[in-house]
Amino acid sequence: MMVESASETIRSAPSGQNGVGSISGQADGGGGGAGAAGAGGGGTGRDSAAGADSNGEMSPAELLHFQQQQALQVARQFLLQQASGLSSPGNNDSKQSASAVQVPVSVAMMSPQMLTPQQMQQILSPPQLQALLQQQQALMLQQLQEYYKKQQEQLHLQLLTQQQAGKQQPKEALGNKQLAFQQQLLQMQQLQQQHLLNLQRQGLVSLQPSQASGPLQTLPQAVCPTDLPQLWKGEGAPGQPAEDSVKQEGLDLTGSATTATSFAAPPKVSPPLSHHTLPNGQPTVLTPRRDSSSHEETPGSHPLYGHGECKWPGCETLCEDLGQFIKHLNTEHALDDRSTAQCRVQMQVVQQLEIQLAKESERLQAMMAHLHMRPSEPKPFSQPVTVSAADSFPDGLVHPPTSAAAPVTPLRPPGLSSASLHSGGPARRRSSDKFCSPISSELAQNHEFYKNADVRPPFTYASLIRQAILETPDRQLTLNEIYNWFTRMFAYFRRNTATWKNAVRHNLSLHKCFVRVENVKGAVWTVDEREYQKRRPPKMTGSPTLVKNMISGLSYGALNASYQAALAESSFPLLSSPGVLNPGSAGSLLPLSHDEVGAPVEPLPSNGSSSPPRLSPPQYSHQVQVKEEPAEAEEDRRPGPPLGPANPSTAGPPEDRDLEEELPGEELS
DNA sequence: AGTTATTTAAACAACT
DNA sequence: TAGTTGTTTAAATAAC
Repeated sequence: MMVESASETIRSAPSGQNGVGSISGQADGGGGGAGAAGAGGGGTGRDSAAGADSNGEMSPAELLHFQQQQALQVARQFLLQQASGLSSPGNNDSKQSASAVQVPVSVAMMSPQMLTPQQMQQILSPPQLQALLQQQQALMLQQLQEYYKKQQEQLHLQLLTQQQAGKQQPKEALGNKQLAFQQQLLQMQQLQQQHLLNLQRQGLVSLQPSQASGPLQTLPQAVCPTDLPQLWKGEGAPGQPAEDSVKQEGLDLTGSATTATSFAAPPKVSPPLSHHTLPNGQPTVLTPRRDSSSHEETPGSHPLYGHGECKWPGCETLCEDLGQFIKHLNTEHALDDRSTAQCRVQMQVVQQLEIQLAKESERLQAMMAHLHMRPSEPKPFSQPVTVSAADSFPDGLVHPPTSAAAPVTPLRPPGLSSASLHSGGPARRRSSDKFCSPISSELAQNHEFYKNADVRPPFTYASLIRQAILETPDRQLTLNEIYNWFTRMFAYFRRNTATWKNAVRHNLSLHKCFVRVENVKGAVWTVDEREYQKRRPPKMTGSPTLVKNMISGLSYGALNASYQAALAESSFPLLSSPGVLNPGSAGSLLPLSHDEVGAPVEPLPSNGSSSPPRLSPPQYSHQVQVKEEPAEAEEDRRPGPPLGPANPSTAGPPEDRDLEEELPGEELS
């Protein structure tokens, strides 16, 4: 609050655009992510909010590129975390810096020529990146787990066969075999580790950017390998005695060799955990905890503990609470052969993923190269910026956690979200508004997503305000309540607080559809549905092109589900909003009845009617009514006053609203 | 190219 | 006086 006001006041001084730009940038920085400041660019852009908006300015290809890059970056990050147990990006404020650090990396990874200023800005938007990371990580985790299981099975089979063989053979032979196997594995792992660590350093360790260049050298061999086991261990048993015993160096390579033996043999391998300090002197041990915890759940939680169960690969043991889990960890996943082996497996998994990542990366490059060569290409993703963008990248990038739609690729934001995301700027594209996405249903479906992801919703302020109002039983909200709704429903509005409130007020005043009703207590805002529908541009729901695009997008496989969902959504009514609107109340607040709604929805080109933005005083009859009843308004809510008072009982209304939105004509007409 | 809808910024007035 | 709420105006954009 304070910040906002401050920023606003500050801005007041300069009226020029330039001034605005820079200033706003500051504001943003203050409010949400420092990085954003990118301001520089002129244009609406302005930063923060701009971040999202900028999307609209990107070409499909650019967007694709950006998104993919982000995905890759996130994936790398994830791999790092998996490998080391460290989670770099923190959700917490304190961690913000960490996330910010990552940004540069991603940027660096992208070829400059491919980036537009807007992209850069977006990339630099910490909140968004953070959100992306979070989501991506969650999804990646799922994938990883699945993959891990497979890998683990394979590995176990191998080990079993070896062991069996070993029974018949002299131990030594077995040892050798295993050793060879392990060594091989280790070699690969080592390489991988180094690579990962390098990445980690680059991205996570802001302190030594320079190291990026020659990380391999800087990294002590021993360190790499050891990290994993140690970390795992460390996590499992935080202050364990084991630490003391350590012999770090042994761990890795040699350790691995020894461990190999250890497989069959008893635990001798108690490695480690020591503080393996990274060259940077980073307290890896500590960081991992905080970070991991942050990215997974609440601070107090454990990275390997989530949803009441142990997330140790292949474990899934249910634990009542953290304490129990810790016990479980210490007992079941102590530093022993099995755990060590599992760590190795995990490393292998990571490696596999890394390889896959490389492939995907390559593919991306090819795609980008192709697209950049001829951006105009309608083929791949039909021209539609929106759709194309959406499908183009693995939406995996940012997907709402909630949506579980797509089985294949966990990721995917619901159709809408995808739309929103890609559109990026969201609001700016009313497309969202008109085009197939009924806000209510979208919100319902992606509620959690928007709530947690710092992604700007693809809805216009007007539609959001309306939604906020309609979601209440009374269908009326005070300005402050509207603010609260925004912040409650959208993470984006929690962070980018500087300007949107002004926008909300502006919209309330600007659009005739928002009617201010005087109350004893103050004033509340209601929605004049008729007006709202009037101003709405014709929907494109049925647009063949749109459908076409979407379909084309489907080909991308991963997205299928989401798109289908989106399509489905657009085609039938959802009852998304839990809102408790009652018809009665609706009546009171929204003078228009269903009929009204139904008809107008589509039409109204906006000719004259809407154009005159503002008739201040006298409004239309119904509006007037509303306005005139200051006291009534209040009463309306509860009791059920004259007009159409509300009877909360009826649950239909909200739905009506939704329906109206979604299917303009159908329901009523 | 012109229009419309949105968003953002900002100035101001009226209240609290 | 400072902050909030509302109104307006203006500029920049994107979509039509």
